[in-house]
Amino acid sequence: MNFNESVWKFIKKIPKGKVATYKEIARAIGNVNAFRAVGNACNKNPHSPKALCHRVVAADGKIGGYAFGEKKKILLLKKEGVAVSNGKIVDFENVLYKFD
DNA sequence: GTCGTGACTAGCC
DNA sequence: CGGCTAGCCACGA
Repeated sequence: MNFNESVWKFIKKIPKGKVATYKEIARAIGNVNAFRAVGNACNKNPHSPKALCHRVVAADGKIGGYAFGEKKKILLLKKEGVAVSNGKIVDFENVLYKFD
């Protein structure tokens, strides 16, 4: 199994209305220091509609970025039930999903 | 096989 | 408190 496949798999495990941080995902995989590779994998993900990359945010609750545009990501999150304000998650810890 | 880049994070000034 | 630098991993050329 490739690293980026694991990333997508964990992302798919994120329930609707919840979000996860790159760091948590990287930690779940086993390489907490690979958070950079996590985002990188999603960016180049060939599973655009399958990989729910928009549910992944930065450790500070910031959007960070999105292949289709941060604004689009925010919109999607809002539709999922995640409140976002000024490019940041409102109840970040409240909607934060942990793989623990 | 080596260099450069990227949707990051934590620490330092 | 805010901005900048260094370090980390994986992938593409």
